[in-house]
Amino acid sequence: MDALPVIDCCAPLGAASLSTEEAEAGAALFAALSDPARVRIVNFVATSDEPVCACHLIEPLGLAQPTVSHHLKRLVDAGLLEREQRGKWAYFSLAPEAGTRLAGLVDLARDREEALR
Amino acid sequence: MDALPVIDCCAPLGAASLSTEEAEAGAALFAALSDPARVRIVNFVATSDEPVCACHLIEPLGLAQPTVSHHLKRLVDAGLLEREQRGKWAYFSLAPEAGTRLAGLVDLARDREEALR
DNA sequence: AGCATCCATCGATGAATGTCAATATATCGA
DNA sequence: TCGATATATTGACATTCATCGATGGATGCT
Repeated sequence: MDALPVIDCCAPLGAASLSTEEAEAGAALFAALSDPARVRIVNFVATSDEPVCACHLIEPLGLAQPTVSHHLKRLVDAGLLEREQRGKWAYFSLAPEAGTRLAGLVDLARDREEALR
Repeated sequence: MDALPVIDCCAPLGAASLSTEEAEAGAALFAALSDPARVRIVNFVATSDEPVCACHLIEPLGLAQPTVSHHLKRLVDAGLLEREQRGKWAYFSLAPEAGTRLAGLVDLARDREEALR
């Protein structure tokens, strides 16, 4: 299948690379935040002292109730938010490891920047 | 359109919230990393001491050349990668502010975690 | 000039996704 | 038990997107 026989444009890259699983896991986490509505939801929850009721997200987001529910489910599935049922209402809070996991991903890129400094 | 007249399930959220533009900008940055191929590209570039030739990304990613070119364009458009033409070849490196911008977004969520500690 | 190589762009296609109306499920109060 | 409210689920639709083959533009070598 036409494997490149000769490499003549630059030195080989270092061997350090993410596994397929790591890349997919990272991409999934980023994908959970790839929508403005979900970014705002996480911001709401992150800046609130207490868990946030879903009913308080509909109006500020300007989206229909099923759409908000859909976004909340995606964030919970991604492990960024935790859901807690209080009677009729659903409350959401930041998952304990949310910030740590995101920071870990971002640090991959930041290491180089520090080395250049 | 049936505005909720009474709020009776929990206290109002704090006023601190992202603007629409900030949320969209953040989501766009996360969307640029919402694909495993792009995560691996950034990892390649971030772990390399020198700019990376596009020709060295095709084989490890296992994708066709136009597909790799497409992902590289998305990363450049997002401001995460910088493109440099060297004769026939295109070299890519991490944009100077890439790590800082990502860290800034993630810090929004991390602040709360530190406060709880 | 002619040719090979590297890369971007175009066009097409299938999959994923955001959105909402309608409906279902669950809880609470009367 | 009945009705009202909060949320999730379903179904449909339009849009975005990842992917690749084919093609074009640019560079370098002979």
